[in-house]
Amino acid sequence: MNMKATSFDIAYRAGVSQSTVSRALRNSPLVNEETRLKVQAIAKELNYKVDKNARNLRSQQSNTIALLLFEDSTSDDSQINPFFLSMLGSITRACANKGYDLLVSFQQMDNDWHAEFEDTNKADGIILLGYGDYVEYKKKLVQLHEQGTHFVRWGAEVKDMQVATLGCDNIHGGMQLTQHLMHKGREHCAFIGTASRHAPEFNDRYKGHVKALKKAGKTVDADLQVDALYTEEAGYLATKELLAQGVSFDSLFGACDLIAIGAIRAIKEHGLKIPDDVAVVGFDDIPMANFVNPPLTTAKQDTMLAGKLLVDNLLNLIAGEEPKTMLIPSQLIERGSTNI
Amino acid sequence: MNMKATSFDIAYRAGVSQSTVSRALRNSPLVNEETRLKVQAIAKELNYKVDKNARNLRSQQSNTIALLLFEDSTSDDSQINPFFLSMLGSITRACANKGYDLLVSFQQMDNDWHAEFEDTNKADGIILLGYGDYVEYKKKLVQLHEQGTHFVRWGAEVKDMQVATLGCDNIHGGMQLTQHLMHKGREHCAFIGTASRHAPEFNDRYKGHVKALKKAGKTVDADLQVDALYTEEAGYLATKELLAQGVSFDSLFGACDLIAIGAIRAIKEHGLKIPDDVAVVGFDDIPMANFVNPPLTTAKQDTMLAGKLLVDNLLNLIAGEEPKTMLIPSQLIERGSTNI
DNA sequence: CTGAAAGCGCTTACAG
DNA sequence: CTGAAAGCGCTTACAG
Repeated sequence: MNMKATSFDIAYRAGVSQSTVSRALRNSPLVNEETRLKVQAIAKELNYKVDKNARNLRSQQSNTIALLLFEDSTSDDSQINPFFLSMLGSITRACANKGYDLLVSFQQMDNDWHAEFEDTNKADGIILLGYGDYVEYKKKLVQLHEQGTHFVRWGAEVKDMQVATLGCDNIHGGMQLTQHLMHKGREHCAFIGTASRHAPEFNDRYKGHVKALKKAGKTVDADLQVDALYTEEAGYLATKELLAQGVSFDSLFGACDLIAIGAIRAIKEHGLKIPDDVAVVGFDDIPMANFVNPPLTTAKQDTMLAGKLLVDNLLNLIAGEEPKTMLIPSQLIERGSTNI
Repeated sequence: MNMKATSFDIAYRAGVSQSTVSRALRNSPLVNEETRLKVQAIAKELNYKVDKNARNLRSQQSNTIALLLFEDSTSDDSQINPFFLSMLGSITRACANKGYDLLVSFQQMDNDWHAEFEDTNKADGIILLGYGDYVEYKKKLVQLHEQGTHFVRWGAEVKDMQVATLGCDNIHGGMQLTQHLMHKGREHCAFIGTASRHAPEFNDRYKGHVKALKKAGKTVDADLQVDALYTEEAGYLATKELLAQGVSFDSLFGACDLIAIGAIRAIKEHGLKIPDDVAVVGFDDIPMANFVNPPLTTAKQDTMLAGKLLVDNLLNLIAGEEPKTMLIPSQLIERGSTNI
């Protein structure tokens, strides 16, 4: 390998100034067509590539977005919720479409966030993704906000704060699922998922669930709600506990697919049939949902759209627009876990 | 927001030169302890962050690794093989542990790769991950190699080329799975997976399969091998075709879990029982494997280890060591799809 | 242990 | 349309 070519090398060969090279390569209208073509030809020949560090340093922007994917340290260390993985895929694509690079970083919720990408001029803005302790989380949001960092987040709305948030319409989605269960003639629906501060999304889904019950004139039975974090194991254990208590129910709402999948395992182990004895629904529509037995009825979140909107929103924010908050509707996907 | 602080601001307040600030912040032994502490305190107070563009431009390295995740355009546009997603997770973690940032980029195999991260000084090296057309792929490898790019790849070995490759011991894994099936008394094993140029990994697994058969003194029946790409749908269709042809088999080896899961669907639809009529094995141990019905026996690839080794290898390569090629053993995970 | 100075490779007013 | 020059914010020989 010989040395990397610089714009000066090109300038020398083209017999023009380095400034002109810079302009020609950026397709500036200020430069003569002929000159431009000559310069570009030489650049290609020398396999010249702009040094991004130099460009970014000079122009004070990076054309890069950072994605912070955070998790509770409660989750085991190798598995990321497939839903977020799917979001990651769509965000990567959306960035590529806009000509932005994506810096990905996993963070433990309880650590100091390594969120200096923007401070550090490595990124123009940040996308936040993940579940985790809400109180801890909010502290960090406030901090980011005070530093003037450009960021958008995925999730439930944060109260008392003006942050650009994109999320699924969890309340409506929860309502829809519970109505679906009632429509199938189910009377007693268990809800597995934390109402704690760890996943506000789950809480919204629960609200939707309650709303549907009330709307139908049913009473809400507190015994039927059991806390659980966002893992298959948590769903399994919570459901097992519920079954052990002898509470009776003919349907179960897992606050996310992973929980629902764990619930299915517990229900089957207990000797009950799905959907005959217990109909089950989840939330997210992760790839697995279609492959469990029986396939899981769920509320699909449109990750492709979500990724695109997150990126669009962030770029708008960077461009100086007001932070926008939006809800994306979920879509009911009926499968075997609720269809006799 | 007031202006971002620079090292000059700190120098001014600390009453030292900017050079000393730079040294102090990098914990250079050249600087007096007292001075260092003072400088660091002021830096913290001003919420100072090193400008990475300036640092990288000056020091000519980026402390960033780029991950190129490529796919055939044949696969549908939203789904990435969960196995690669899992690799992505472990690579991110491994990078973080080494203090490197990770730039992620999805690429269509047939496009010109946007692999200029290193040329462009945005990354010190590149990790390649994915399935795809081998011929196309090799062309690009040669190109990267000629450009002197530092990269390591995940996959089967590439012939006639000295590239740092890390992969699963697919031949041994394939052998192990087939031996497991024979051990369970299965006589006629179908193999679903392309022997074409699209996934050399699959070909190695097939080789292992054949090796096991030969070792046991069995004949290899060409009718029992059907090509399929690496999707659930492809596995489903290939198995359906095999069943339609009336070829008889009592076991089936899917070249990856996704294929095996598709095969399970086809077999069930055909009215056969798993594992009673047909025992099924896959490869990878993606999260789904444990949730299909029945749970899938498979060869687990250790993605945590793989991610760590890929990153370690790349950093060694960047540091000037020789490219190393290694195989990671897979581990047989027995589940219901082969256990009566 | 510290400082003055050069320079990484660009972009972009400024002047023509 | 083009060029000379300044400067983005650092790191690091060099000299003391």
